Order: sequence, then structure tokens, then C-alpha cells
Amino acid sequence: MADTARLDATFHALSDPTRRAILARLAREGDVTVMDLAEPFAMSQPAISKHLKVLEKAGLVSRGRDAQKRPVHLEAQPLAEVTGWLIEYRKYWQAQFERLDDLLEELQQLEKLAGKN
Amino acid sequence: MADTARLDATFHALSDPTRRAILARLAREGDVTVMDLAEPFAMSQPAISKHLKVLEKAGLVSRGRDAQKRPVHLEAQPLAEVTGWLIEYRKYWQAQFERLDDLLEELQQLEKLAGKN
DNA sequence: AGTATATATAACTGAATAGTTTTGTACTGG
DNA sequence: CCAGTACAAAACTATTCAGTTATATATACT
Repeated sequence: MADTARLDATFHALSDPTRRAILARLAREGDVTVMDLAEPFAMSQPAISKHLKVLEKAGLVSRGRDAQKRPVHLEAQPLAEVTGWLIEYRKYWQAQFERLDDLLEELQQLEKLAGKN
Repeated sequence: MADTARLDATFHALSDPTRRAILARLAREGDVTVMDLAEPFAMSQPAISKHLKVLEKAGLVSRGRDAQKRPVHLEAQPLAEVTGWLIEYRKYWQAQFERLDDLLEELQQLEKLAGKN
């Protein structure tokens, strides 16, 4: 996929709150089945399957196989790419980025506390 | 605007290559008029105006006034917010994030070289 | 074999998107 | 005041989106 098309797909996938919630859950809990993912939402199972397809097309998740289950697995690389895209421009936007500075600093702190791992 | 709606709008705005190109240009060149923005694209002026409206709704740009021109100005804060959203999850995704690590390291370097400003 | 479970696919609907062309509006400068 | 410039708004079209319900497929269980 062309670089720009990958960014299109990733940003589009992230533009929906249901899909962001799915990613967040996968980040917290690891692989989750479709039924389990659907449960907290006021939405049918096929709707969730469709969201998963969008996420999969963006490369944000992959699917496993466990009997009749198809566990959903988070793939972080596209997120790294879009984060990269955003940070790339930071040199130009620098002045307006105090809030990001705070976040980055917090991140550095966390890493220091966690030890170089 | 609700936090989630702001993220929706920002990610959606970023999901189109024309809009990303507009932002990139504003980052490089500062404020630009609509005509100047439209020039490199094989697209009508109203199409660009629509894209600008999307960007404006997401708070990513604001508009000035200079005679009959309405110069477009980059507003970086929503970008900081989405970057924050992405980085937030980094603790969980860490292992898969070598590429982001590189970018962050490069960023640190740039800041060191530029001096604490 | 027959039923239950987990998920996918199909067919449909309504709303939103991205583009077009045409027209309107606001300001400028002779 | 009038022509030109810069832009916005309206009206239209085709495509995509997000959801639905109903049905099909795949695997497991008895």
C-alpha cells in the first residue's frame, strides 16, 4: 500500500470512537474475541465485525484462530507511523506544543521509573 | 465539543491526503491564501474551501482577513491532542514501537542541538 | 447426524463525503 | 460606480459509511 494510502486508512480507522475503544481494550487486555469486544457496545455483532474489518484494512489488528473464535490482536506499527507523521511536523509547530511537551516529559518519567527495558 | 468528538473530527480531518498536504504546507510556509493553497491541486477552488471547512471544524486551522483574502492559519493544539492520545497507549504497545523510538530519539537530538528554547 | 456457538457475508437504508458547476458576496482599485 | 479578485454558498451527483436484519459458514459438543 502506498504510504499515503496507509496513513489515510489509519487516520480513518482512528476517527471512530467505537474503533478507538476497541483498540484501547486490546491494549489493556490483549487478544479478545469478537463477542467479548461487542458486549459493552449498544451495537450488533455484525457492526463490530465491520469495524474490525476497517481496523484490519489499516493493519491495526490481525486475527487469530481458536476453534470457532477469531481472536483480535493489536498491531501497533501503523500507530507508530501516524505518530511519526505527527511528530515529524512538530519542529514547525513547536511553539504551540506545550501540551505535547508535557506528555513527552511524563513519558520520559515513566520510562525512567520503569528502568531501561 | 466533547473530548471524543474532538478526536473524531481531528482524526477524520487527517484521513485525507489533500488535507494533510494543506497542513504540511501551512507548517512549512506559514499563513497561505485559499488560491495559493488550491494551486498545486487538480481540484476546484470550492473543493479546497470545503477541505478548509473540515480542518476548521476540527480546530486545525483558523482564518484571518486581509482585504478580500482569508489567509489560512495553522492551529496545532488538536494535533497535540491526538499525538497525546497515541502516545498514551505507547506504554502498552512499547515492544512494537522501535520505529517510534527512533523518531523520539531523533526529536530529542534535535532539541539538544537547538538548545533549550 | 444434529444442535449450539462464534463469526462472516449479504442485502438493505439513511446519512455523510468528496467532488462538480453555478451563483452570490465582499472587498479593491481605477 | 464598475470591473476584477478572492472566496463562500447552493444545488447536484456519485461514492462511502455505519448501522440494521437475516442468512450462511465453520467449528465444537453430544
